[in-house]
Amino acid sequence: MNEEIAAKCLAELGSPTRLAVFRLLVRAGPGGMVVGDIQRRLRIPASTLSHHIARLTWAGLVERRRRGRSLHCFAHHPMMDDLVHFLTAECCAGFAGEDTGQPAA
Amino acid sequence: MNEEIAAKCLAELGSPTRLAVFRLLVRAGPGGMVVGDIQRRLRIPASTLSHHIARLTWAGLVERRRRGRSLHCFAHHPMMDDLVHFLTAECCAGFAGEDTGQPAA
DNA sequence: TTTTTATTTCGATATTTCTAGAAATATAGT
DNA sequence: ACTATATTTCTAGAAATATCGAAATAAAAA
Repeated sequence: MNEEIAAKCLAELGSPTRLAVFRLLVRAGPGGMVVGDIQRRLRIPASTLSHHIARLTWAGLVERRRRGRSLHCFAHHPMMDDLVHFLTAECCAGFAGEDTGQPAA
Repeated sequence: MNEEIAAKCLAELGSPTRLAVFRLLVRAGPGGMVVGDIQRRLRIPASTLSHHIARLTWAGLVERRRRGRSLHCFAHHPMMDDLVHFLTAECCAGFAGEDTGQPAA
């Protein structure tokens, strides 16, 4: 994870709608969620939702797998873990290689 | 930290320029950095930089304090810590968020 | 008080993003 | 083949954002 990829992920998660979608998928666990279920849950038009899911997928935060007529979506945890690691390691108080006088979390 | 505030922070950090500014400030530590120093470091026009710093400040991620003619900028760590905590607690694999009545996995 | 330095605000343009309806595509069922 | 379901792609207008030069503001120095 470098700054460029981190910025991409942060930007995609920075949309309230997309953050809500991603949280839904995290909560859904390994079973994921079908696009239609997400749509009924969040009450947004299919085309709008498709747009947002496509962006999350493009950023590597979500995976899609077709099963029959439905598309199952999953949170792609490795990417999120890398992002959190990047933020913790390089954007927090206990920044590695810097003595801030504060205890590193 | 709720979803709305998290999305705001994520969106602001999602700009490559702003993420670079924020990382510079984190690295600068408690002494912070003067706007002019950031400008010389990142090589972007003053008005553009001012715009981005204003947005980071608006999101609560950066603090500004005037000292003489210069404005000193600091990373506001509590906000970033809250954001990382939010992501870890509610957007990662080991989700342990609030009870929504839905099975978590 | 005039000048110099530091930064912001204004204004204008270019670009991106959001939103959602309509049409298209993919798959399954009859 | 036809119909129904699930989702995407196309399209376009509205809103937000990025960029940066020029002018304005704030504070110190001369």
